[in-house]
Amino acid sequence: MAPGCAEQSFYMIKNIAHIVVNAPVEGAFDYCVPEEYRADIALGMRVLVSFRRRKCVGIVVGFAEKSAILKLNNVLALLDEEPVFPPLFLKFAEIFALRFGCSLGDALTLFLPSYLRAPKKFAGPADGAVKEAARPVKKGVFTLLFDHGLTQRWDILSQRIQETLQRGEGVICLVPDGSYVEGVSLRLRKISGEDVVFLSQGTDKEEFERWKILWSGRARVALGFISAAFAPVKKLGLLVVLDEESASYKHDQSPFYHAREAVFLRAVVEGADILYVSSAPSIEARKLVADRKVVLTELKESLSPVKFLDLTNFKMRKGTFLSQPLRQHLERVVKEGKKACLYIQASRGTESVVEEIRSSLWGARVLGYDKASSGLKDNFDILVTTQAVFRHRENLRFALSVVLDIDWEFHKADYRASHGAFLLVRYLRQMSEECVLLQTRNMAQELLPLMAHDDTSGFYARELSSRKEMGFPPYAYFAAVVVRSSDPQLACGEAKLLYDKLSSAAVKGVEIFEPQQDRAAIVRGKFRYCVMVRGESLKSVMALVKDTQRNFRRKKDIVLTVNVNP
DNA sequence: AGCACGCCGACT
DNA sequence: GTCGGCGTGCTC
Repeated sequence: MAPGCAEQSFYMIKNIAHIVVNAPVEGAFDYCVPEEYRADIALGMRVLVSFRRRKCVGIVVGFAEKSAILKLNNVLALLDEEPVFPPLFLKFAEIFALRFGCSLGDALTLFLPSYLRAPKKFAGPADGAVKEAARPVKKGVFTLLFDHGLTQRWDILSQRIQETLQRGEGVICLVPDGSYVEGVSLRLRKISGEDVVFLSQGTDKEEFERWKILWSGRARVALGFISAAFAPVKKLGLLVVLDEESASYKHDQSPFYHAREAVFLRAVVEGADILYVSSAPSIEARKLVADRKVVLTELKESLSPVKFLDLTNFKMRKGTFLSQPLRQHLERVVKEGKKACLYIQASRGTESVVEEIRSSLWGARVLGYDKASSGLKDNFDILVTTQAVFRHRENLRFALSVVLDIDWEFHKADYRASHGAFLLVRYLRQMSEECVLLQTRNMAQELLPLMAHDDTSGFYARELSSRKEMGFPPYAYFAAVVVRSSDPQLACGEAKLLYDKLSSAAVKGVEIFEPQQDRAAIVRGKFRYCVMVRGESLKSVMALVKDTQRNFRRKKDIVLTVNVNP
């Protein structure tokens, strides 16, 4: 039943194959293996089968001599000359599916490059392919590398990567987004002296060609985004997750996995090491440290100081934001021919802020830079910017950075708001040579001094206990069920209906929250209402949500989307 | 997931 | 009678 050892399958009687397909159904289906295929069919191989009268790709996960099912379909064709999945990947898929509440077939399909999800033939090893010998699975070393500046991480990374390659093992490096690719790719190339395969790019065919290079063992250093957690690197020795705290590591569709966890599961199965690298580790990663699943290595380095601009007693003219002390700071920096960064929340928009500074500081070159901006040149004195500035975190430096409204960061209706503020301040400190100024009207905010005094352990201890107390992740699981429609009344009504359904189906340990407008209440003319489900175990949350989703019939102008751990 | 099946109320 | 919306269950 369960995927067995590779050598076992040679002696197995392969009359019947247990096959999983890309459908949200538990369990494998039995198919009859025609005589002509019995010598070649193997575990982890893709085959063509007929499933509910349609031809689709199936993956062989076991064999049997006979089946309890009377009427069996035949395996229609073998799609791979050699199994796409090594035995360890089958094991990985099993625990992945269990952890993220998807079927084994869904997991295995997810692991494939999109080209091979269609019933395309796969020739198997090209010339020069390396045959992977079975090797004992050791216990990997899992490390959270918590660096303060950005300068030392590559020393450690370089050493660990070289050690891994010298042992004859492969490396996968995950990065959050495209802004990392060029720099990291160059560094990996230099460190390894080998070809680096960047997976997440190009057409399905191109992606498949690069995937094949790793699969066949012709290269052993892989680079990619979240899905690189499934890169077919042979003899995997090390998984690197750069800036582990990034939200991009969360998959926003089913299966709702997180790269941090996917990597963890894979490393356990394959006996690989992990290096989570971060300057502002997620609370989840710190919990892994607290639970002794991951070892913390802290690279202390002095960061530029944090100062506060207390606006408590300032009254600003309506519609303006530039306080007198802030004006003076900016003026000084410009006069000295240095650069300043003014961080604003993206929702405010850079334009009006740029205008006000321009009219207030004569002759200063003020530039707006946000998500939509492309290319950043050096031609400014003051950069008015948002999250988008962190695309340049490694290269761009300011004398002074200012957070226009740090209070706003804390007041966001999101349990991760404090971590977001912490991260923001740390990133800006890395980019600023003299200091980071935080404007606040709330000096009583307890987390501010922790940030200023570099009490990172204090911050994490506080956050962990507060999340535990409030029943927030990683101590509980959330699912957001979002109803969207172009008619606000309809969306609201359906959300109420959904709430009633969820409530009536709720079990012990699961809590349903009254429908509310989604945080993004209107997107592209669609009104969104959200029902939150909270549970002590992921399993209970998933079960309830899946059930409801199935029972929620499609209506016109109503779209239901689910996000687990949003 | 997608689709067939079957149940029940509405209506030419 | 039969049309159609909707819950249920199955797919080897």
